[in-house]
Amino acid sequence: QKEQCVDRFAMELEQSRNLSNTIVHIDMDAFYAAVEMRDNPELKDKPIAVGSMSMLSTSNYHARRFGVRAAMPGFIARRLCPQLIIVPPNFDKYRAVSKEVKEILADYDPNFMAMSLDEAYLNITKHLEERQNWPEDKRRYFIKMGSSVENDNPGKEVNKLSEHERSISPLLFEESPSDVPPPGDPFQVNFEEQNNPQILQNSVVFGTSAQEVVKEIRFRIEQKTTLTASAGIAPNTMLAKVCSDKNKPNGQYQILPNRQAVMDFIKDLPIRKVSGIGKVTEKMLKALGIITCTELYQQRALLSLLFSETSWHYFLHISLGLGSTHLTRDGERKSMSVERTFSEINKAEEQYSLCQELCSELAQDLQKERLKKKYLPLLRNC
DNA sequence: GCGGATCAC
DNA sequence: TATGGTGATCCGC
Repeated sequence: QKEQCVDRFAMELEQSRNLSNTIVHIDMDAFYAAVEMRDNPELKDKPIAVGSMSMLSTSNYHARRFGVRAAMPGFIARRLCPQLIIVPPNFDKYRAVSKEVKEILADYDPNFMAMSLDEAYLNITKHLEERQNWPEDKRRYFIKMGSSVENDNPGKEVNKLSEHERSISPLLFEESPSDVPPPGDPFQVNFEEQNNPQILQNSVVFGTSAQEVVKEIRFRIEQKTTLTASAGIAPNTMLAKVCSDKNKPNGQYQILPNRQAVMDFIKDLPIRKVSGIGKVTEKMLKALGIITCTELYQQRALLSLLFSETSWHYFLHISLGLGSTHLTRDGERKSMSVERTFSEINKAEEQYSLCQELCSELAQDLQKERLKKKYLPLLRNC
């Protein structure tokens, strides 16, 4: 009886499958580490991580080869990679760069949803519609060449991209097999000479497909910030997020908006890749012999008996490749907190005063929020 | 309604 | 020497 209930629900979900939206997940590559490397050439080809001896926020790809990962204590990372350079975080700078990226994203979806300084979801469905009858010039971008390392060769040719520029913008030359431009929608690079024959103005025209839109976004991000991003394109947020991981770093991947493409992608996908399935859930499901989405679907009846309704509904969504098709404006903050990890030995007396510290910090934060609410709207009118 | 657990970043 | 901090949600009590 329960089994029938589950299968009926699965059928209803299948009926309501919505493939009409194009959702994009943008993810900056090794964001904090990339910013630090950009601004300090000393770090360029060294393994680095951003954080402290107690906790790392992120590492560059060089360091990842040693097993150095985000959320790893710095002193452990140092054991894995003694040459590792640990850079203290500059959050103000990351916020500023993030703002630059967000200005670009807003052009494609003014309602985009930022998940953090380096990640965001976009619904580009509307943009795609409007873009279909855009003239080429509206999709043309001029290429700013890397101001390069001090040019020790003044006679260097200017009419082609140097190796340096290639490496700065591999996006322009990439040919990922999963990333075939649709016919009649070729990706073209134009090299145009201006009045001054010495100065060349190079431009790129992006097509009208979703892939081309996302290439354009990534191109503009790289031109503006000298940082690369990866992206996923899919009919819902759950899939888009998994996709953005597929060709990382500096790549993109699309699941085409048809049921078969979604199912093919989902088939062998380890459930742990899905946002919302963490370490604990992975372990519980593994104990039931469930690793992939296919297995998750096959065990739906069992799961409906072992888990809460919200949980098995969620599992069923995942196993069918379903997810949010619209981005909900994130509303007001619902809570505010302050916490700190204390060193191990603390006298009760000391702990008490630390708690008092935290309380007053929290009180200050709450006060700040209240001031923001009261006076910010007034400032906007000035 | 509260606190613990889980999760994401 | 040394394993973070913030916000959200779900669940059992």
